[in-house]
Amino acid sequence: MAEEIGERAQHLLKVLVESYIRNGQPVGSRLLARDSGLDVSAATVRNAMADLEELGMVSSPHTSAGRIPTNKGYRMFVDSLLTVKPLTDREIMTLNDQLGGDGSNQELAASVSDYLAGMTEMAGMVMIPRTAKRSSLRHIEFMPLSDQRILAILVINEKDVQNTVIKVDRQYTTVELQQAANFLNSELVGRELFDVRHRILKELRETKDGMEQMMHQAISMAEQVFEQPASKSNADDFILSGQTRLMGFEELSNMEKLRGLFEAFNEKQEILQLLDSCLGGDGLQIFIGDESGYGVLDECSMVTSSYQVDGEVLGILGVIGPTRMAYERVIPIVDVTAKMVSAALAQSK
Amino acid sequence: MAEEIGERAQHLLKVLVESYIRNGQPVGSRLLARDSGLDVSAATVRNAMADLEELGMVSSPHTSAGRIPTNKGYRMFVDSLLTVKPLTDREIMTLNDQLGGDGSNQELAASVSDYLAGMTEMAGMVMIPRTAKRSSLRHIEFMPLSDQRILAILVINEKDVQNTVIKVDRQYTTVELQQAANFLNSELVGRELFDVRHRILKELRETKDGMEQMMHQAISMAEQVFEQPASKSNADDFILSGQTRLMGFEELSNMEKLRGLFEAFNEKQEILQLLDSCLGGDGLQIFIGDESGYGVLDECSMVTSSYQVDGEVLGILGVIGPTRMAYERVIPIVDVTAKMVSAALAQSK
DNA sequence: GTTTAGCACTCTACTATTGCGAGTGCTAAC
DNA sequence: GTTAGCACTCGCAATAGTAGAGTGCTAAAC
Repeated sequence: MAEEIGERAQHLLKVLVESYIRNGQPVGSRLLARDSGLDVSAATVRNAMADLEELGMVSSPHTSAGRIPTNKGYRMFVDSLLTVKPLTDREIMTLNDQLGGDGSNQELAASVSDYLAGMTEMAGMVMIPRTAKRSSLRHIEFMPLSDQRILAILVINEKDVQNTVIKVDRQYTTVELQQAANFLNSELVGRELFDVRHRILKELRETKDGMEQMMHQAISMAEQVFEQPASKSNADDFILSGQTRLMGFEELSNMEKLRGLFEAFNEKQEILQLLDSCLGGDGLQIFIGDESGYGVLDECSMVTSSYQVDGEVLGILGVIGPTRMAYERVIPIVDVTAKMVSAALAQSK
Repeated sequence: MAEEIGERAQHLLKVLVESYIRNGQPVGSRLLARDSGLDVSAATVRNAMADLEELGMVSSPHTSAGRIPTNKGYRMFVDSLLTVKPLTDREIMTLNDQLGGDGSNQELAASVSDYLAGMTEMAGMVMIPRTAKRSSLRHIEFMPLSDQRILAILVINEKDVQNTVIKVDRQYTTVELQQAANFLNSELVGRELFDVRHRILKELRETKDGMEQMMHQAISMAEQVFEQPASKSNADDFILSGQTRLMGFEELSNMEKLRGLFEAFNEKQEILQLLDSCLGGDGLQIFIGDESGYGVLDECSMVTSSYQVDGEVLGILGVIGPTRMAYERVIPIVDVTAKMVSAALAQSK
């Protein structure tokens, strides 16, 4: 079980995976012996294959087909055998162009997602977690709607706007709301959303005893606004593009599975959870096949990376594609993209 | 060509289409003779089929399969042969529950789309055209962003909010923006967007000679805000749900076509154009197969209806599914839904 | 003239059957 | 430890045969 894998076996595994990724065909011993560059016979390769199979690195679809990598085999491949293929200057420039705009974070995310999808010819995704710490409040504003509903408008981070409808106990006049907003602005503008949510409002409330009625009410409103895990804003912070490209891969031609996958994309919920779990481990992460624990990603792999400013993780981006993907190309693409998004964000701060 | 179709042939066509919709199998003469209820032999039916085939109403996949309806056959079926199956009270109540909420139009549309998708087990869609006349402006507000960019917030129709970023020639202070907003609010609040866009701003500008500099600038800003056919707000007014259900239909199991269809869903552009063209003809409309002129809808039909208040068309809703769909059920669903949405909107006005 | 029965014909879908090629695992020799 | 040789297995493609469904046509019946 815990046996070591010989150097030659490792090399053979590497060549096998590369060949399989390229051609999508099970790799036989003869071909592998020739392509490996080693001066060994097919029979020797067969022995090595038998060992690798015992270790669960490869398997044969049937008796007389060659071997294909298992998920474990892919894992070993990406962990220690892979030689990545750096991006060309041209490719990096294209990315730079995409990042140039001065749109909102939403637009930036959409553009990055497109880039990832385009470069890898798979599906690209970008997540901007709602809990991002670097978001600071720039302005808050209330507007009366009909009945006892109030529209709250948050401007966050120079660029992003978020609307929330809250319900209150009575009707308020425009002037009252103006006062409430003034009060909240004076207390909250410039603060980070995370702090507002978790600390500041509580502090305010605790010192409320000596406060006017109005301020008290203002705090109640703010609590409603910031507490909402509003499904809407939740949905907006995950951008996926190029999903349809996944329909082109034979390994995903099973309609049942494909449908499950697309439903997961629509729900977003599961995928978001998975990405959330990436927020901790910084840098590049790879989920191969069902490693993620989500059945719908059975035949898929995800390559993700966090992007960050000043060492603080702001979000996750990456791609989804078939397990049999060109990792040596996809990995640097995701990696460089994450780094450049980080840089772009740091600059526009 | 312009030959009349005999009564019996019509009846046979009706039974044939119904049978094919139910079973998805080509219908042979023997079966058709039995199911038609007529007291005729299979041979007679065969003669009638030969006539219908000549008229382009049916065709056979191959020599020894039965007949299936052509698009023209479906067209005749839905136009003059169909007997619709009214909704049960229970089904109507479900719809009523969905409409009960007091959310924004976006939320209402999403919920209606879900309902349509759920009831028909196909894809549901709801369009709220940007040009809807009944939208009246409730409030406008400016907020300075970095550089020379300004965030404009429009509150429309009690419920909906729209954000637009505009660029201006210099930096403005919060106070200046407040003044501009005040001016615009006094002039524009309560007006319909359509009027604002097409008339009022022009009138204001024409009488501007005697105006302050500030008002002049305010009008310029407003023009930017209202003129934008902003791709973003454009995308938001079309809601589609249950697309993945379409993957379950055999007639759409061709991956190429399916992919094309889903790409069209993502682009939205083509579909929106098509729906736009429904805005004119009021009431229920049906596109069968490629009648729409859009290749991606080849094997699909769309059943749509406009919804309206006080005789004014506000938008389009409907479903998309395979050409072989249960029209007698789908049509009343779409029809009733449109009527009830109309009623709900009239009520919440 | 319309309707019907009869019949030869066509085409698909299903089921063996076969042969080929690829690749394996094992054994024995190097 | 490595290699060559060899029997064996399996999938795949081609072929052929069969059964079933349904047609078109013709000639007779109404």
